[in-house]
Amino acid sequence: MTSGAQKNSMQPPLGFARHDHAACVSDGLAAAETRCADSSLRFTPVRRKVLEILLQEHRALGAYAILDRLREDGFGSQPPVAYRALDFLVNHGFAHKIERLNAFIACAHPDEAHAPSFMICRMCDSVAEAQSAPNRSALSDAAKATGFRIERTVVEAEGVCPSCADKEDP
Amino acid sequence: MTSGAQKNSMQPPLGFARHDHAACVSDGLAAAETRCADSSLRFTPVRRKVLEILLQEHRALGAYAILDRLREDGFGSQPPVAYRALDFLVNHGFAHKIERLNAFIACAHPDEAHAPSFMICRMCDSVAEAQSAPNRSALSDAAKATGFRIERTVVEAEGVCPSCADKEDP
DNA sequence: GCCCTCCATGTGATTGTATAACACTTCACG
DNA sequence: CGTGAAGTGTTATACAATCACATGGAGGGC
Repeated sequence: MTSGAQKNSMQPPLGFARHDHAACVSDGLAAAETRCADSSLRFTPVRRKVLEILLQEHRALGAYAILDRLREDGFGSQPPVAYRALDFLVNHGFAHKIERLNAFIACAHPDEAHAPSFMICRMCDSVAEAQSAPNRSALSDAAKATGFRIERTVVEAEGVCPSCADKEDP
Repeated sequence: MTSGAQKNSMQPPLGFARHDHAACVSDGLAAAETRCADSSLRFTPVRRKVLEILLQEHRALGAYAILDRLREDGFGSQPPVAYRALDFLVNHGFAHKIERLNAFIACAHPDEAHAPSFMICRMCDSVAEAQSAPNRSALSDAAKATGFRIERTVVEAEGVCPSCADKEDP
């Protein structure tokens, strides 16, 4: 695999809804730039480039797909280069890791603090991010009961996105 | 890594609470046996052995740790052998995959149909399974709004289990 | 300004996770 | 029986993640 294409290379690479995509990239980069300046974080070229790639693609990308793009743009092409940039972006909330896919996606709400949850289409691998309400759920009750201290919760729903549902059932 | 040990080889390999462990194994195997017979599924030696391993260990095991055990018992020792058995067990609800750890664990409630959620200790990697209430959450609202059809939801909470919390804060 | 330290990047090597592809066997069933 | 579907075994390879070490630049203390 030389390009970042996965099984969904022919699919619309969007969230689920159409939107003005060009703005995503510039807005996302601008937001990151601003917040890094405010928090004295270093928004270096590699980090910027990786975020740009994620914003452009607008779906979950594996680390090696990202790495291919970095190579094309003259950055280092060894895994740690990508992983370090991704660690930075994830730790500071500019991107998220999709555990189900072992892949990464740009955050859709770069500013607001949030505990995201995701909807992943099993047909085209597109991903949409939803704000996850603070969970007063069976889980937090169980945690309280057993004495487990929850620090972070991953919520990933797998299913079929609207556009793939149309295709399979015409 | 030749044994199945991960970084938690010295930890109590239990859920979080003490319990009569011997019963887990036999009960789990019996339940699987029964349900496979009822549903005309083939509970073959490899599948049985993998479930037995998971029940014995009673914590999340990586596919290659399982593979090591299979080899010791004279089964095929190539990755697909383990992955196929695990696919079977996961698809039919006898085991679950912990996405956060890329590992597998025997189901704690082999009979009841359920949408499980997990609590994962980041210090000792022990895992407890909780029954997750049918989610009337922000997520299902978002799904309804965008037309996404949810088929399965992964919920994994990361944090610190009671016994590790004791250790870090004496 | 100069040095020093910290942080980030680049690189090679290695380990862990997962699947593709193909050959062979076994089982259910007509 | 004979046939087809499902299961198993094996080779090879792709993808994910980390370790260890070398280099280089940005900033802070002096």
